Amino acid sequence: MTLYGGQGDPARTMALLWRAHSPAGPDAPRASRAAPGPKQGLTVDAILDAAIAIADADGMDRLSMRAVGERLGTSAMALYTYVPSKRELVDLMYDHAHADWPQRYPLDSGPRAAVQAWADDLWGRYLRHPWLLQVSYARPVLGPHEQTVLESLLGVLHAAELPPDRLRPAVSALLHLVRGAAQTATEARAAAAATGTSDQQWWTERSALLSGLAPDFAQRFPRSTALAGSSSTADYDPVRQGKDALDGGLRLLLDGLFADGGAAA
Amino acid sequence: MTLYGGQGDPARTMALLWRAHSPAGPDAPRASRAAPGPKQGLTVDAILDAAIAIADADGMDRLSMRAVGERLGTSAMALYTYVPSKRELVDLMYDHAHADWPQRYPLDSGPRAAVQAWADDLWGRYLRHPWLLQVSYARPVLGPHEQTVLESLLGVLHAAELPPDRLRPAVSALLHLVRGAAQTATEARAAAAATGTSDQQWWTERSALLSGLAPDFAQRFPRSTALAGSSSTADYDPVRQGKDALDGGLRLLLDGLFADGGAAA
DNA sequence: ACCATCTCCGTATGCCGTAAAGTGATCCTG
DNA sequence: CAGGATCACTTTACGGCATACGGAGATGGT
Repeated sequence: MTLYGGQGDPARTMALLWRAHSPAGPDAPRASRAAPGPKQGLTVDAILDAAIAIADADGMDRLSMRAVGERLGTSAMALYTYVPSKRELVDLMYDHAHADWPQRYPLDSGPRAAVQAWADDLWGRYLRHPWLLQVSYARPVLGPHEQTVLESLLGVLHAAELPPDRLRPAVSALLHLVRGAAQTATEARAAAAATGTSDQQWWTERSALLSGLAPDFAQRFPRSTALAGSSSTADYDPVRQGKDALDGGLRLLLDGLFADGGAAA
Repeated sequence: MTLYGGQGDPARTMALLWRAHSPAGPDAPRASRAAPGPKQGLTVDAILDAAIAIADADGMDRLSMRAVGERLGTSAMALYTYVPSKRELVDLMYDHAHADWPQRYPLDSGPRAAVQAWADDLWGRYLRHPWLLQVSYARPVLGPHEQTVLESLLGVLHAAELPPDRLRPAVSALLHLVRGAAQTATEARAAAAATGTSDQQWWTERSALLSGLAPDFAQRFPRSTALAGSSSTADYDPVRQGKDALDGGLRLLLDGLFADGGAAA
């Protein structure tokens, strides 16, 4: 199930998002006191790194406050001084994982190539951090790094001089295409790793069961049968398959985007 | 976080999927015995209906075996006679929610209109059953109803005489577009309902915070700022916005799909 | 030296999925 | 019709989760 972001105290989260990596002053005029009590032994960044390492390695299901605390040599409750709740932690992780995103994409080879490069980068990031796809996309986190992802795409599309009414649909379609393809690929990969059966094994086993239970499958679903049969047996690697699907879809979409006329129905 | 399907005993799940609603004989030649012990008081269908009602009303997070049992007047453990585990239950729910899908779409108004109708149907279904989007799409459930969704789309695309190398990317792009748009819309809707603040309120509050924390936002992210400013204040309804994004993306994709040449980069 | 204030931790509560074992109804066999 | 096998269902329990709460001890300002 998807984790919905942006639930906790928005001011706190936003402050963490925008201050964490900025070279701004220590704390704004919060209080003139100089803070008694013991020094903090951790940093938000250390917590984020630990949490991301866990999510990368073991998946979002295994990401628990206990696990993060354990990895840092303390308890789960110790984290709550730094982060208001697990939800906020995930929001921060999300933005943190989009750090070091390029500010702009070179347009020397034309807008198509630039969009493709942007999509490749995003695809790569999702493959490296599959848990990103389990963070809800509605009500975006609105952190600086995530914003850069959008801004860099908009820079490319702006340079391509898109008609303004195509800008919004293009952005959301591109995002959905990349996210969807990456989601399918990473989930298939994860399933293969978790169950120990490759995608190919899984499919053959499934088809065997199917032909037993629904012998009329080929008659009821002729097109699906044809489509399944047309796949070369070699490319059962879900990642490769996903990338192919993404590139193919991107091609179609870009054809439509940069077609001069924009044929009406 | 997303629920991964297809984990339990595949044979059992597939049997449940394909036999449940078929008029086939009672049980195949399992045993000539006539089964001692008490009669079963429930049916898989009743369980599915109850589970779907819960997921529709309260979301996937609130779907628990205890909740389903309670709704049916029994305990959580009583369900395990009918369904091997919660995972299988979700798989069955998924297929069940795609029942009554049209076998084919009329092509009288051309393939574009047919694809649009298919997408509209899927969009509507996702809005009615938002939890569908939280069931993993890799390693699909392979139930009869889900299969019909694919088959009906393939029927349309086949009639449109697509070049075969465009078929696969088109299918996956269409699916990802609809799923992505619906996911954004339903999540925004759910967030609004859960927090009590409308999308509009949320955005204005967020922007206020942002301009406080990052006064240079407009300089750092000029294109994003322009894009945000270009939205008419009226259409802050996330569902409407999502549908617009879907229709716009669909238009671009279909332009690319049915463009004769298929411009290369 | 005092004490307000802060970090950190131990414990507890109420969820979850489901394993295990018990309870009683139902049918087939004598 | 008695006895036992077999099944649906219940009770209880376990380990794991996020996090509320309150205590312990360190720290710095006065």
